[in-house]
Amino acid sequence: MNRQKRAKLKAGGWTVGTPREFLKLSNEEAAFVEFKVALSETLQALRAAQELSQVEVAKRLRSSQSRVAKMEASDPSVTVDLLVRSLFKLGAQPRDIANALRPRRKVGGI
Amino acid sequence: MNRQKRAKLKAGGWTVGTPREFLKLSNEEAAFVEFKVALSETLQALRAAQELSQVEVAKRLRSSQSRVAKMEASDPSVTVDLLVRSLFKLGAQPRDIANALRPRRKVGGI
DNA sequence: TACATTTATGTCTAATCTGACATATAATGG
DNA sequence: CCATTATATGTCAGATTAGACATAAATGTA
Repeated sequence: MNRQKRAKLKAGGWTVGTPREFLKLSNEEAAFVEFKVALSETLQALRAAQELSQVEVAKRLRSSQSRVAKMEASDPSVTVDLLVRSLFKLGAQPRDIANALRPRRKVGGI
Repeated sequence: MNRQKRAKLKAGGWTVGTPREFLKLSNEEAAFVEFKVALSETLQALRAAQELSQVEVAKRLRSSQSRVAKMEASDPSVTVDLLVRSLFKLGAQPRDIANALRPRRKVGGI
């Protein structure tokens, strides 16, 4: 449960380091988290584009609203498998997913 | 266990349909399987490029040789999470993964 | 404010996955 | 042919996850 708990931590106040530093993630772990977040954001975008509520999406996925909320929040209890399956079920194409995963250029490190 | 078993089935003889037909996969399921296979192949390629045995890779991943074999075989018991984490641990970059997932153009439907 | 709708969070149980082990089946070299 | 090494397959106990439910928090609106 350690990993979940740690990933779930949010700063209760100010911190000086980066999130990656604060959460003590290795490079690979950080890359993996970013990977998941990209998928979550894609799911949100897809839902927004189709103008559906989480309840409606849940119905299409044969899942529950709470799980959809967690998927969009990139909750630690959500796997990449679930995200990818869900994206396909909502009509995403492989290239959409590939595009989403391609790293975005950050301006000024932000 | 049904899904695993079904996906594990191999034709005992000749069949007329496509694998997708034979295994009765929906479009989304087929897309997901292809997605996983692409990752498995990337893992194999990465191992080959580094000229490592499965045992050596297992050591780096803190896993076992049998699991590495299953990852490369895209075994149903292997998740996309495990594949992606492993790729990152072996030094793959996000864009490598995105590239691997981008659908290849098939010639003559093959 | 009150009410409806939507989204977020916490927590269960059944189902699934992971590393490990044993062992089978190639593949390679004397 | 016999070893040795590499890879594949089957199985299991412990760990993790999925859907569901309850409920909180946020958002919208009359």
